Amino acid sequence: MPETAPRADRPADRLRDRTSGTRYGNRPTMKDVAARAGVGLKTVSRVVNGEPGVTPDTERRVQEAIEALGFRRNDSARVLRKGRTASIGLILEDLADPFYGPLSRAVEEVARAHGALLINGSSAEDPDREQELALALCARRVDGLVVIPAGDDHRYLEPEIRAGVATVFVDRPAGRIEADVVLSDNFGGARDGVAHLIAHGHRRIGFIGDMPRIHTAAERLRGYRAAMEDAGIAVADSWMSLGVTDPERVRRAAEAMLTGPEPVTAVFAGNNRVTVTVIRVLAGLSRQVALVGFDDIELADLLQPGVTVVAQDAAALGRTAAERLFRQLDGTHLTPERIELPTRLVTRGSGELPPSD
Amino acid sequence: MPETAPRADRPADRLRDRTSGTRYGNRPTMKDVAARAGVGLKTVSRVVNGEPGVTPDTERRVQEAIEALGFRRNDSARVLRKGRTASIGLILEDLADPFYGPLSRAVEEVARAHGALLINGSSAEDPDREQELALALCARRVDGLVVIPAGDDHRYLEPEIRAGVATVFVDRPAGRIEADVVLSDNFGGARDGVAHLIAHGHRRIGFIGDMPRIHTAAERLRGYRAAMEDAGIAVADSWMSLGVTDPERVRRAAEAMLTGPEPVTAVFAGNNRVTVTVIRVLAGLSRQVALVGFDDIELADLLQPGVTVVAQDAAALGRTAAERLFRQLDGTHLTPERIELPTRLVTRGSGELPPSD
DNA sequence: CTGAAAGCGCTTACAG
DNA sequence: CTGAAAGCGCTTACAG
Repeated sequence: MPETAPRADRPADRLRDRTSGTRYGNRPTMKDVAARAGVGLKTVSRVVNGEPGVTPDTERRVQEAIEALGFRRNDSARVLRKGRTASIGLILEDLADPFYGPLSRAVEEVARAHGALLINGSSAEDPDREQELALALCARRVDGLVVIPAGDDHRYLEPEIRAGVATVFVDRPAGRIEADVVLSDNFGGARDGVAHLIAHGHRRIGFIGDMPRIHTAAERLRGYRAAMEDAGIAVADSWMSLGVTDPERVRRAAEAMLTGPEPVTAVFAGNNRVTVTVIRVLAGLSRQVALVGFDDIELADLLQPGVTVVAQDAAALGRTAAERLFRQLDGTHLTPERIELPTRLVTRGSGELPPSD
Repeated sequence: MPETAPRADRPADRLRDRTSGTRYGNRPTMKDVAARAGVGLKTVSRVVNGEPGVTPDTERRVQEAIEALGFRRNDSARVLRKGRTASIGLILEDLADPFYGPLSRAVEEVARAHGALLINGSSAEDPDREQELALALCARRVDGLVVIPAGDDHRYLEPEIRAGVATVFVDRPAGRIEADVVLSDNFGGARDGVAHLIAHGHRRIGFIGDMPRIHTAAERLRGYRAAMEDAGIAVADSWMSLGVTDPERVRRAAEAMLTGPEPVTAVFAGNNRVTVTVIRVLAGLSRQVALVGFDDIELADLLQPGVTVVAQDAAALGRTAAERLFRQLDGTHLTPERIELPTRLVTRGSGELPPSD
C-alpha cells in the first residue's frame, strides 16, 4: 500500500508548502484519495469520471475520501494523457470594443455547448501580438482557434493547423493560407449604404474609414466606390480618408471634407468608432449633413436625427465561426470555405436627410 | 539511443493518427527533436527554454531539428511539472455587456504584463453557472480567479483558496467567505446622484434598479434612500422598483411611476441597461422628466438633453483587482481587504432639469 | 557542457 | 468488480 499522504492532515506541511510556492499549494491527488479510501488508483479514477463497474459501497468510500481531502481532479494532467484540452482560443482586436462583446459571447455559448472553455486575448491590432498570442494558445494546446486577424500573413499557423489545431478566421480573411473564413458582406453593405445616400439626392459623399490594410476597411471603400461609379459620380480624392480611427484623426478628416469650396453633403462612416466621432462633429455644425454608418451603435435611434446604419450581426459572426470550428473538430474533413453573412440597412433619419447646399 | 520517431516523416502515420483523432494530431515532442539532433532530452529542454550551458554548435543543431519538425513545446506538460499554469480566470456576468468590456480588457492587460493568459466566462447572472465555471477553472489549475459574482455564497471556493488559488472579487463582494474585494462606491455614488436631483428641486424621485439580491442594486437603493432621508423626503413605495433589467420590465416600471395621481418628476436609473430603457420611455413623453443614471453610456452627451450619470471606472476596477491578484500570487501574505473606488457625477443636462409639475 | 533517471497527476490497456 | 504497470511530454535533481 502506498504511504499515506501527510499533506492535508499536517498543518505544518501545508504552511511550509504554501510559502515555498510549490505545486498548486500541494493539493491532494488521486493517489492520496486512493490511499485514504483504501482502494486502487484506477478505482478512484472510475468514480471521479463516473465510469461503471464500481460497487456502491466502494464508490461511497471513495466519495468520502474525496470530500474529506477536498480533492479536485487536475485537468492539466488529464489533458496531457487524453490529447484534447476542451478549450478554444479567441483572438480579437480589443475586448473593450462593443462590436466584439456580442461576438465573444456567441463564441463562448457555442464553446460551452461543446463543453469547452474560452481563452481570450486582444491583439490590439498588432500583427506581432496576434502571432505571439496565437502561438501561446497553441502551446497550451487549445483544440481550436477563432481569430479576428490583425496581420495579413498567417503562414506562421501552418504547422499548427497541420498538427491538428482547428482554425477559423472571422470578420477578416486569413492571409496567405487556406482557412475557413466567416465575414460580413462588407462590400455589399457599404455599397447599399452609399447608394441609399445617392438615392436621397447626394452626389458629394465622403468616406471615412479604418487603415486600408484592414480588409474590412478596404472592402467598404470598394463598396463606396462601386456605388459612386454605378451612379456615374466621379469621386474626388479629398472625399476619402482612411487611417487610424482615433477621435482626433477622424475629427480632422471629417472637418476637412466638410469645409472648402465643394464640401460633402453626406458622410459614410466606415465603422462604429468613426460613426461616433462623426456624429460629434456634425452635432457642432449649423447645417445638416447626412450620415450613414457601418455597424450599429447603441442609442442610435434616440439621437436627433436617428442614425441610419448598415448593421452587421456580430453574434451571428461569432456563432457561425465557432460552429464551423467544432465541425472541424468532429473530424469530418472540410474544405476551407468562405462564409459571407448579409448586412442590413437600418434607416433612422440621418441617412434620409436631403443635401443642404 | 531512443528509437527514431517515425511520425513526422511517414505521411501514412500522420494520416492514420489524424483520422483517429489522437494526441494533438501527433505533434513532435522534445524526444523527437533530441533524436533528430542526436542529443539528449535535457539539452533540447535547455535550448527551448533558453537556459545556459549549451555550446553554440549544439544549440544550432537543436534549433534546426526544431524547425524541421515544426516542434512547439507542450505547455500542458510543462505546467504539470512546474505547478503554475500562468493563466488566470475571469468570471463575469455577460461578455456582451459594454460595462464589462473595459473591465475585461484591463484584467487582460495586467495578466499580459505578468505573462499570464486569460480564460473568460459568463455566468449569465446564474449562481450555479458561476460555480460550475469557477470550479472548471480551478480544475484547469488557473493560478488565480477574478470573479464578478452572481451568487451570494462562495463557500464552495474555500478548498480551492486553501489549496492556493488566488482569488479577488470585483464589482460585488464575496458571500460567506473572507476574500479580497474591489468595489465602486455604489452607496455614495447613488446618494450623490439623487442628492443632485433634490438640489434641482425634485422631491418625487423614482428609483429603478436591478434585482435586490444583487449587491450593487441593494447598495444603490440604500444610497437613494439615504439621500431622500437626508432631505427629509418620505419615500413612497410606488417610487421604487427593483427587478430584472430587461427592457420590458423596466419600461413598465417607469411608466407606472410616471403616471397616477402623484407621478415622479425625476428618475434615478440603477445601471446602464436601466438608463437606456428609461431614456426611451422619457423620449415618448410630452413633459420633461429629469434623469440621472448609474454607469456612463456611450453617446450620452449627444442626446437631447445630455444624460447626467454617476460614472464608475470599469477599467480601474479590473486593473485594481488583477493587480491585487498578482500580489497574492507573489506570495506575500495579505489579509483580505475591501477596496472601494470612487464614482464621479457627470452633469450633462438631464439631471439638471427642473420639476415640471 | 551534457544526459539518464525519476516524477508531475492523470488515463490507457491489460490482467485478474 | 478491481488494480498494477506503463506512458502522456515535459522539468527537476543529480551525476558525469
